[in-house]
Amino acid sequence: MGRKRTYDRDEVLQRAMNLFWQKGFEGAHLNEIVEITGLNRFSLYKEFQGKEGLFQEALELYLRQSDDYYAQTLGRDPKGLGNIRDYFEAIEFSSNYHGCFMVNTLSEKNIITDKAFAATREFTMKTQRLYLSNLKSAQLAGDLAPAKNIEALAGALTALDQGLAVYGISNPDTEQGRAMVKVTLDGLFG
Amino acid sequence: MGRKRTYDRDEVLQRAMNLFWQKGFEGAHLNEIVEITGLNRFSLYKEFQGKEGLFQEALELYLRQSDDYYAQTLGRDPKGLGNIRDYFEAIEFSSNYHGCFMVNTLSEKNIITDKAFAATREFTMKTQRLYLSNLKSAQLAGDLAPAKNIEALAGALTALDQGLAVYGISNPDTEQGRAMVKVTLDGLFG
DNA sequence: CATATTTCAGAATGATAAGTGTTTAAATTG
DNA sequence: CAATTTAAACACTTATCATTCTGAAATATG
Repeated sequence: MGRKRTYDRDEVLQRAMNLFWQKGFEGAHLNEIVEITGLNRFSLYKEFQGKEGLFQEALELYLRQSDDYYAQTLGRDPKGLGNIRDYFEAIEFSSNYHGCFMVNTLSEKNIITDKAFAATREFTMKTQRLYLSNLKSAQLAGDLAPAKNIEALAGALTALDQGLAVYGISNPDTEQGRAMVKVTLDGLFG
Repeated sequence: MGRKRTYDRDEVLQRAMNLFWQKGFEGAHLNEIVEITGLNRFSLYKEFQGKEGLFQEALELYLRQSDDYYAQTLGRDPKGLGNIRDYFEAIEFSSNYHGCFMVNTLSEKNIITDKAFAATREFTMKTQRLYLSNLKSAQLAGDLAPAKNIEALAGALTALDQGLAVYGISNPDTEQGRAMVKVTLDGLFG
């Protein structure tokens, strides 16, 4: 009963996510959100309880999608260095690249809610564990020296990933990025 | 002639810089800027032509100070790997660490002026050249294999630096950071 | 078809933002 | 000390923000 909704919740979240990604939490104004999502204000508050709620769900959507993306390479069996190489070699920048939504959100640490910040922390730790499990397998398989500190390596890979996301904003040169990845991974794994 | 100003321009910029650093351009509101700098609105507009002008100068101050800081280690003679190790080993995080102002500004790419964005680009390139000159000397001195792609290495070091700045926000563990730095530099230089 | 229910569209609201003006205070100079 | 200049203090304006409300439109149900 009642009038049918004309919006698709997932579509709205996807569009909101892209806007927050580009503009940040403070920078994305409700007027623009309404315009881009096509969602009217009434429904926005009914569905997401306001801007903060919408941001939280948009961030969570981004993290879910990133999760899937990471799993495509780093989650493959058999685990090992090949997965890590595949992940980093797939990174591409475009001229309008504006970073990683999660990393951008970290920069707004003092603006966003504790809940949103916690979500970014958890996600970072999760990806770091993914690197670690691949490194562990590599060490068992004899592809990585047993003396290597794989916890530190996993952290270094996480920092590399986040560093590339930032570096790419001011220098979106995919070829340069590839060369940086190659020299780093060769070093870390050699 | 005329009344003496009660504010110190440098002090005002320093305080404004810290606020923009914590809150970003959008997140730092003029009320708070006025409160924290002690500068009244009238003088703020007379001196800096508004929020954007103040942000630009605050960013430039940060970049100048960072320049000096980088030069303390990476600018020392003789140039070489030791300088690079010294720079990265000095990195420390604290519990209220909120990243690098320049990196945070990159996340606001679509919010800030072109001029501010250009300043971050130039600064990143400048530090990258600093790494490069140290790597070049190391290669000449025989401390680094001649086959190493030092342009890529310099990029990798820049990404490591920026990556640590982001990583440290969600995980401000200095010991973990040190281990990450060690494993990365050992790899890159070995 | 009538009624209840839900959504839509956008105006209204209240808070707060950035930016401006006006008055008062302090300092310089002749 | 009078005239002039500069800055401080803060009220004011205008714009824009997030949020709420209202009435019309659409749909389900009896």
